[in-house]
Amino acid sequence: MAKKKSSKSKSALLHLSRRERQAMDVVYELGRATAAEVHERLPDPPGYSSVRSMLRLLEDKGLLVHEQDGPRYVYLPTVPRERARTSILQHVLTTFFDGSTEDAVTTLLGLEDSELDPKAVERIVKLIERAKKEGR
Amino acid sequence: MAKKKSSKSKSALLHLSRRERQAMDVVYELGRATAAEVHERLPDPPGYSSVRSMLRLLEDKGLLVHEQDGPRYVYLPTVPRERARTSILQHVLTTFFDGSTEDAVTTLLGLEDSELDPKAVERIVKLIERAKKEGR
DNA sequence: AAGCCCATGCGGATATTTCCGCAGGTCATG
DNA sequence: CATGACCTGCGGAAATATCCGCATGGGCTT
Repeated sequence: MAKKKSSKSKSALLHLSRRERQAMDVVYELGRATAAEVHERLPDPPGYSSVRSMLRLLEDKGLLVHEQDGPRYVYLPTVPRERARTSILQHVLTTFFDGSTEDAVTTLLGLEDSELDPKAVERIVKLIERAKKEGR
Repeated sequence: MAKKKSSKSKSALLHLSRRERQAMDVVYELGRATAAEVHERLPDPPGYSSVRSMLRLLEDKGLLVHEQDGPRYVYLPTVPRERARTSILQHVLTTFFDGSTEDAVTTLLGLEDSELDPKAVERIVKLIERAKKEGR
């Protein structure tokens, strides 16, 4: 039965099933979430019980932990959001953009609700200039 | 037992099971792929038969189509890569970056194998300047 | 302090996914 | 034109994921 690989540690998010992924998405979006909150935002939501079961399961798998907040549980991701970010972007980059950062940025800037205030633009430009100098 | 929702039309990629997603990733990365190619690149790969079954299944679900290339099938995504790109980035943006394009771009630029030659940098800067003027 | 409301844990039925082997076809080659 | 190499389609077994109901317990209100 030695099937369990420690490859879980890598980017476990990519090994998740549909529902699990959806649940994790909610938790990541909110930062921290109760069963009720997850239930509310789950697409085509199952029963409340089901959601709680899944959260407990995700905790078993080591992707979530819970804190006791008064009478209820609040779940948090074990993998910090920032790490999840890079991991996922990395994956999207190679899978859908052939590793072309330029294309990815372009697409990103073209998105509907892409909000960019002038100050942000400044910062990004600076960032790029710097990347440029560093010979990236 | 009327469980089937027509919500498939939305962003079907997000509704896929683990294996299906992995398979789609391969096809998207290659642009077009045979069963053998998918099989080669599938993580922790199952038997060859299994892969073929899955591809046929994905075709049933309408995510792939095949062309006959000599003696074998070549599978292609029905949803154009470009559309899949925006759809996924959109999702990642709201889920992991609170919709902050700036943060997303920043992370993108910080990735390891982020390749940016000078010309690309120029184009991106221009792109951003333009976005700036358009009042984004 | 009794009752109500809401939360948790658990066990297991159902549905879906995942996997594979077998039974043909097709094509190039000797 | 027989043979081997490779490919497809199909049916169904085994593994997982999904879902839910029921039993239970704590805190808050009245």
